[in-house]
Amino acid sequence: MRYHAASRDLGMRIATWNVNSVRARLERVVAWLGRQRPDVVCLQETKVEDALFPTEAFTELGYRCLSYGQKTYNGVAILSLAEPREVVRGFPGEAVEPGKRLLAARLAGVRVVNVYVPNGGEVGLPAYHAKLAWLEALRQWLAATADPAEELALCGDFNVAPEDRDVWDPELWRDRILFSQPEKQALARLIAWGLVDTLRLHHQESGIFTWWDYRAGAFHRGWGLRIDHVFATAPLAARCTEVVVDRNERKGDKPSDHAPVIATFA
DNA sequence: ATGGCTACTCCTAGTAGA
Repeated sequence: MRYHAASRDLGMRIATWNVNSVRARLERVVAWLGRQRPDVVCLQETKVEDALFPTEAFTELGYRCLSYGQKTYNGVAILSLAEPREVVRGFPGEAVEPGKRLLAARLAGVRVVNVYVPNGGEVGLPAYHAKLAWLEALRQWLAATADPAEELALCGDFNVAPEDRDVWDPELWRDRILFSQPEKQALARLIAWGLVDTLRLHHQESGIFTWWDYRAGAFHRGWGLRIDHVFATAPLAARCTEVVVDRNERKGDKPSDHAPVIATFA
């Protein structure tokens, strides 16, 4: 328990953000870090090989950088004010989907697992079945390498909206990619290992979204989905005092199509 | 919202995202 004392005493804010290219988004991410200064930031869709990751822009702000990326597609990174320990790059799920999609580290006593779950394309396609297999592989890997009794955050872009209240038009989206029953069940099985949806600890209403299509003015029409999540084990969730979606980051010049989610732990 | 953006690539067209 003393091992976790630092994070408990100081508190911790953990953010997750699918930036849709860290280099295309660099100015916005740097400005946002300057304003928000979360302790930990999990990035997805960095779309850059590790050697080309813009580390200096973040170290200037005091962040350590971990990158697990590849050219063009996928890629995850963790920015942290604390020194990362026990870094894990990738997991056996890459056997069913070879993209760079999982990066984990222990940060100030909290184990943080950053994931970019495969999109799946369309229901029924091979990519869809790979997505379901990937989620099952993630569940098995968590069960084998972690303990629900430890402080662990599983965050990222899950490409699954858990419930009707997480979708702007659930009847339109019913049984479609991101909202099909098998995807929701795969996510539910993962959560059943021992996780809490931290946003729902504090907010019950419908209409809280983290992604809006670039096309057709979807953001301004409120056509969004909640597919980015901060899940926490019970001991960490017990310290969660607030979770917010920073919708401002979906506005303005050259936004990502996802907004950041920020969870605060006392 | 049957794709009406955006970002990427040995780049000016095709692919993927969600």
